[in-house]
Amino acid sequence: MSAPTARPVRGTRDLFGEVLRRHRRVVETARSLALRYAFAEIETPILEFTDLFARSLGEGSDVVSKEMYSFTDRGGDSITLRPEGTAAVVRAAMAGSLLQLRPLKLFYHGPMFRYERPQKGRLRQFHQVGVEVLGAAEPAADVECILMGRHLLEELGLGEAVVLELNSLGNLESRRRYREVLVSYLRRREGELSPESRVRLQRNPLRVLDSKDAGDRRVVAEAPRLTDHLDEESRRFFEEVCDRLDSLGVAYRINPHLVRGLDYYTHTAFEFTTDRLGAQGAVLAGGRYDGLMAALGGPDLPGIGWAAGVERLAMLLSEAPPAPRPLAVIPVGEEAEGEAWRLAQELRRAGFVVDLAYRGRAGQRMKRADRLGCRFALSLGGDELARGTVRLRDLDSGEEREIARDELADTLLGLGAERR
RNA sequence: GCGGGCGUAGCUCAGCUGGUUAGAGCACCAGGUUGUGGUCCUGGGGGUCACGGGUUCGAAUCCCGUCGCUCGCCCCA
Repeated sequence: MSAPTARPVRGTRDLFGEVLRRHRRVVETARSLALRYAFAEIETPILEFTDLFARSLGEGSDVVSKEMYSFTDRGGDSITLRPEGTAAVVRAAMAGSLLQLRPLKLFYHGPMFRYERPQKGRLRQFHQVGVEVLGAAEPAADVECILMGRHLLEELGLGEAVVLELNSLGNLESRRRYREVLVSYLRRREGELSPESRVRLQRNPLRVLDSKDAGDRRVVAEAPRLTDHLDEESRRFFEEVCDRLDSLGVAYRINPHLVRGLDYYTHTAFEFTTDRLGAQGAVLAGGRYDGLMAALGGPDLPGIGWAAGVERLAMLLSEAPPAPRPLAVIPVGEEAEGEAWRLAQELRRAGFVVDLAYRGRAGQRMKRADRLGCRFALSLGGDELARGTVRLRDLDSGEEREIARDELADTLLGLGAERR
């Protein structure tokens, strides 16, 4: 158990059984929803050049400076296991001819990697589902993204478990101006800030706004407000997002301290949070990033999107999807073995879920069927072979009856036997 | 990177003011029942008590270190 080869890498885990089914439920629900919103699915490689993330997330960000799984490959390139999805999706859109049709609406899912201390709802290999809308400058795109996020959480039965927080960072110009005002204010009161926030002041001043430190909060409470520094365009943009959400009946709370630290984030920032996951409150979060594509050397096109943590959502599901309940085919005696296999194949071709044990007496196989959670057992021995029938046993009720082979499939369908 | 809690069977745990061969329940395997599961009965396999060191006549038990898990800080989904 403690031998290194018998245990998974810290912060990773094997997905199986109930945990995997919860995981699948989240991903499948998100995919099906994205398709309903006419988003196209994209899968990008897990490996990217390190430079992609250094440029998109910023050299000074925690993720880039200390959380990436980076290595030099045999050809001498610096490669990184992706820590998030947006940069890769934007890169892919730029690299292909995807951006001819705008706006481009994309859905993705997959594993992400960050070298952090594992915690409840936080793993080193974790999974995200996400969407990006590229090439749309209209507030309508922000609204559709938020609507989709809300819709996904509702489909997962989590509508009551989350609240939506919303803010606007304004356009690039407003944001830059506000940043200067904020920095000069914080500098004056630097002595009152926590050591962490003094570091933030250098690297990422906006992040001081959402510090949890009590002393920081006092300073922040009197800080100049971002909303007071939005220019006319930015204000109108935010108003339109809010108005449309209101008219669609989407509840939200404006949180002026909800920020994104990176330079290319603009306008809308939002987060769906829960109080049911301990320290990890954010389950689905995103925002507008009008400066990103240009920062990556592509055309200067706007973008907006969100990502959701699959593990976090999976943990919040009130119940796990049930495992399939197979049919057990049970030969009685050696002479029925061949016919049992033919029957099993016939049923599998018809779509039924069928288990056939490799060995054991009828009783042992019946026990296996029970342990596997089978709903029905189909047994056949010399008598049934002679009559062209099988014995159909309902393992929940214990009732057993004899059915003609040519009526079997219809009977099973009528009883609701599971098909895949 | 920093701090707290916890490591005894596959799982959940008892044993821990040091004292014969380390236990229970569940799970697993076999038999009772060689044409039928669940219940019941009988038997069985499973443990370097996380690892290393120390104290002691004697350590699962006390002390130290290491590793692992977990929760929080930071950061984020």
